Amino acid sequence: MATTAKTARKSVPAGDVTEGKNAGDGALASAADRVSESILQGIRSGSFVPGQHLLEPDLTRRLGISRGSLREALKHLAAAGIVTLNRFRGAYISTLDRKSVLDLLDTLEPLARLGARLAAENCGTDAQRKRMQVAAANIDAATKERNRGLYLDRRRQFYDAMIDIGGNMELARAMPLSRTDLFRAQVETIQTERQRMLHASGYAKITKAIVENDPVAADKAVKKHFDGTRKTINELPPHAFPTLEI
Amino acid sequence: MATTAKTARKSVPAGDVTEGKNAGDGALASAADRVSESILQGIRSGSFVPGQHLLEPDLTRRLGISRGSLREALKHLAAAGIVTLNRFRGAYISTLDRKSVLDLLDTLEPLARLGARLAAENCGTDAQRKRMQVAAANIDAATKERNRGLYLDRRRQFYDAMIDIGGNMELARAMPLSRTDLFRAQVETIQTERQRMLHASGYAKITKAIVENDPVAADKAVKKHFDGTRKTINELPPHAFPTLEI
DNA sequence: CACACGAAATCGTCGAACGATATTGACGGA
DNA sequence: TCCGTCAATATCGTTCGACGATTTCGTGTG
Repeated sequence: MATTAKTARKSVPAGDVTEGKNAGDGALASAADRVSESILQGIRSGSFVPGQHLLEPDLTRRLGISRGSLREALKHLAAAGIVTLNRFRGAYISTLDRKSVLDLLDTLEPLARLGARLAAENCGTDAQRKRMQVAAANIDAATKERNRGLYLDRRRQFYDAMIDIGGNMELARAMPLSRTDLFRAQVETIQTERQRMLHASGYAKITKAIVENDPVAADKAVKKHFDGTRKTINELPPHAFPTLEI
Repeated sequence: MATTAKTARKSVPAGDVTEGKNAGDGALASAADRVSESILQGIRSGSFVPGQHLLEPDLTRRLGISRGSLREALKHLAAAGIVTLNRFRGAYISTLDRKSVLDLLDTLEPLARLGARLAAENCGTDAQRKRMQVAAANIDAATKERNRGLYLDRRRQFYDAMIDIGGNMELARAMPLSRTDLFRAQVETIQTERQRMLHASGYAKITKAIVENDPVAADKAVKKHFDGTRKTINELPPHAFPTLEI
């Protein structure tokens, strides 16, 4: 229906469709959406670091969009907790202290467990099983490559696959995955190799339970995964969590 | 000046930091936030019904804000699933079918249980206990009054109190409470008196467990509350869930 | 060296404009 | 009469320029 996209002039109002867009009503990508995704991608890849000041004139120039669209995107990201807006002082990439990270884990865990249970119940076709296994293998490969941006992308794809297969779209909307990307970006550079590997192995266990249609095991695997993450967070040195002055 | 009140463009840019966005209504928030809250309030009170078409020119006139701010708010509400944006066709108040409602309940339940557990663990002062009891009593009163708008407002205040006391602010961000308001608005007019009363009594049980610092009982009370809600949803006639054409 | 003052930078909001698309209604032909 | 085609209208998505408000910072003065 909305797949016309015959006109491809320059600077047209968002004439392209986004198929794999996460969390949404399957709408088209507006300029603001593209900006949001660009900033999120920048956080995952490391070109934006927590605490960084985002200047409107700079971003509008680099992204080639108007200030209105940029502000729309920043507003959206602020609502998601990715950036912090300070009145008349600008937008900053949010920083998470240890308590916020642990709170975030507490919040994300029950949702992830629900998602894993649903995926385990609904993983019926070979295509679905394949998708989960590929997603898990991709995470593993990115971990071994020590490519943080790639790892965060694929971790996101893993959750997307799980939620897709589970079939509960409300879950996709509620899961604070972008905010999790933020804290992953903060800690990924600091945790030890062993912690990194241990964490990555968790996805394989979750995947195994899902493709075997074992919701109880999937739930348990996610729980263990989060317990391990909490342990890692508690073991991190204080300097992993910048004190947010201001 | 007989044309419009354009001279009133005093551009009142709030006066405080906007990090606490659920700081109530008030004119302290940004223009877009005020519009969002106004639309949400309209949904709760019934002046906006699911499926209703939102015209930009009409809203800008009625709310006295610019089109840019309105669009910002609509974008925000669309991200939260409250309104649906159709390219070149406008914004509509979202409608939820039965599956979406059940999915939403599945998603909300573990978060609400977490919130109740945390509140039960952290409810230490008399002020906190008082706040929970007042919130529960207010819900009860609104239910007995058969005032839907008031009920939805106070239900929201109940959850806010619970989350506040629990002390996990990530939870506040993740809980799809506004979307729940949407389905409550859809359902509240149709369910039977018995269902309504039964539902309201659940808040009292949750409150009791919280003030008695019994996390296990609080978790259990929320679970029962949601089980009852699911039962109600499944008993509703099909016409409670509009087929979303367009 | 401390403090006041003004310029620069930045943000929040508004209004107008242009292009693009969906909807609608009129018109003509089979 | 019915149906397809085409133009007019309504509405949306985006951009640009402008103004007021506020913070920040450099500079001059005591």
